[in-house]
Amino acid sequence: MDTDEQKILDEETLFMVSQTFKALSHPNRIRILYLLAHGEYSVNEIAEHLDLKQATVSHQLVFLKNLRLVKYRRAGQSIFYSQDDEHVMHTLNEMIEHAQH
Amino acid sequence: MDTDEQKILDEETLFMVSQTFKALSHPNRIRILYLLAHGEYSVNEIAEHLDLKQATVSHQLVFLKNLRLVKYRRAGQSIFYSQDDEHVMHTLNEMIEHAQH
DNA sequence: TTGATATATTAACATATGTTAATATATAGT
DNA sequence: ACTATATATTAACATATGTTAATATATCAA
Repeated sequence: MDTDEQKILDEETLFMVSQTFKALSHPNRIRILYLLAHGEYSVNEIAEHLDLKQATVSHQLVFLKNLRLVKYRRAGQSIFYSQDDEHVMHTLNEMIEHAQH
Repeated sequence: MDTDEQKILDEETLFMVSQTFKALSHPNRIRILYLLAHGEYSVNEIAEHLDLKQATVSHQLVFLKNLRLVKYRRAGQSIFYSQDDEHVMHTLNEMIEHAQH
């Protein structure tokens, strides 16, 4: 959209946008991200807080990691995850607000 | 989030938010919405513009209609669709911008 | 090095999703 | 009423997605 009004989206943009929204399109991923919005949590802590299996959380974190929506750091045996995309977190929070009104 | 900070989302909110993002999570729905952001189009026009089958467009429009993201009006044999959720369209446009930078 | 704990990976499975052809329904013109 | 055109619906199918148990890998403590 630099010079003239574009109505056709290129494949790359389309893919990135759809993937990002896909990350936000499942209750468990939303819950994980919403939790991480409030701080850093290990995989087990996430699983406990949200009452999910360890493997389920781990799989969803792979998804979120690939899109760079979360980052992590190892501390001993644990790995602590936290959010890593301000814009997407903002988008999520806005949609939550919107849904609640 | 009225009185104190909530970290747990209720099921209803979770469902509405995830469904809304799901609407935005597939390339063809994104293309349909992005087209409708620029005006009113009949089902056949949408199919032609985006090179999709009539049935494909019709099915995706059901999805978008159920979430009230689009509205429609009949004019003779044709039915013209247009956007019906400013907030969601704004969210989509912002994510497109974000993806392109 | 062995045992305990945390996380990731693999494979299997059930369910959800997206597309399509075929058909039904609705509207308009004659 | 008949024909043509536009849209919706149905059923079938292929593919994608999400969860789980089992297992592998990594780290730590003794």
